[in-house]
Amino acid sequence: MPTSAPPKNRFERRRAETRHALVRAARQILAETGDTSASIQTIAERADVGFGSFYNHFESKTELFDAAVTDALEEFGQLIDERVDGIDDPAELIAAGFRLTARMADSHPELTRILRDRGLAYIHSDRGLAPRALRDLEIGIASGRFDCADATTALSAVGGTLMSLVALRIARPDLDGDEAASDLAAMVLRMLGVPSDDAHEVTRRPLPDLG
Amino acid sequence: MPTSAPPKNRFERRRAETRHALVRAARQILAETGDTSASIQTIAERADVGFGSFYNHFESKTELFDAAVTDALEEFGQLIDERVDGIDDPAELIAAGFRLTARMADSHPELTRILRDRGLAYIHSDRGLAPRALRDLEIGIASGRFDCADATTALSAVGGTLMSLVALRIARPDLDGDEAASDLAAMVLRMLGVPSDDAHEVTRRPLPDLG
DNA sequence: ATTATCTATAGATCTATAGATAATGC
DNA sequence: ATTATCTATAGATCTATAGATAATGC
Repeated sequence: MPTSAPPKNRFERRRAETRHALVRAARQILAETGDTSASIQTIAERADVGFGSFYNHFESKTELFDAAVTDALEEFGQLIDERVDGIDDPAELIAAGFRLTARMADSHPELTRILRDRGLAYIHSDRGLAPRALRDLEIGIASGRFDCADATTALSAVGGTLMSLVALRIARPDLDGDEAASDLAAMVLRMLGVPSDDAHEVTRRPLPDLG
Repeated sequence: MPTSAPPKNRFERRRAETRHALVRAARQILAETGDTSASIQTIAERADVGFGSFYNHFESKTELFDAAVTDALEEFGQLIDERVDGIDDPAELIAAGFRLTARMADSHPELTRILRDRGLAYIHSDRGLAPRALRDLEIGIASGRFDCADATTALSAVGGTLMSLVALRIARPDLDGDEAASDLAAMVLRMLGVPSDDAHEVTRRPLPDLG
């Protein structure tokens, strides 16, 4: 499936813009307050969109916030995905994911807060980063790079640790983020059965920048 | 500090009961809906408490829900704590925590959902299970049972993996919970530097029941 | 001519409080 | 006599819609 075909004419583009303005406002509110109690009126104002327009795009506030979370996690997935494109080693892929996610706390604070608050529920989702991580884990297990029984369980462990890294970056911005990310990534690799020395080396390899 | 002195007279007891009924209702709502949008009226009805009474105990809905989350996590901490009382080995303590938490999905489903939705934000809290886990990690690192640099980072990893176990139990009740818990616990121990064989053995030791 | 957006508003719902009622302490 | 609870309600806020306005397609 293509990532939603680009709108043809001005009508469709304007419509898409209005919708996206609402989603963006909802994302901001999620990042700032962590909850969904803002009124539709407030959201529309924040989006600089007429109040009634809301109902042209969403039937309820829940629907809007669902779209906002999906949108944010999709963007997260793409951001990471673009940067790890050339990497083949499953262990290095996991490590790069951790290290890039930690840097996002600085470069994309809004996204980071949404990830912390809502990410756990999407660990086994078929969208975002989860399916790719699962595939990397399966490849690594099959090739013997990783040593663990079940890819689903491994995905839980890897995803949960990633979430905790995100939480740590937000709760303790004073700590060295790069170091914490590499440390955690090395621990995760050891958890997956990669020898300590190897894990340490993989998590210190040079890394592409993140916007 | 004592765990809030038991109320002396009937007045104080009745007051505490009303407050607790509100907290219990808030916990139920958190577990069922995952959000805090229910009206105060609805909450009071659920608690079988007069609407106006709410304001005798809480200034706002936020305050009530904060109390509800704290109450739930405190109960979680105590439940686990009671069961692991005799255990000395830090590795076995961590493993028992994981295995008991997984069983809570069946025995305490409400608590489990709150833990999944709100637990991550409390990973480094000074209440609940976090401070005890941190202490166990420090002891294990000092004694050489664990091999990792920083206890704070380790707490992140352990806590995040525990959260993911909770999420897994809720998302996939069809999987064998005991097995998933032992597997994940073994992976976490390996992450902390415990040799694979050792980790496997520790996570299969007999376990006390959970209510 | 068609379609999305915007403004205005009716009706529902929610919060916070005031005052009456019930329960207990001393 | 004191204190918490309960009922009733005023005022604020929110949702959903109807109808007017503005922008584009063909």
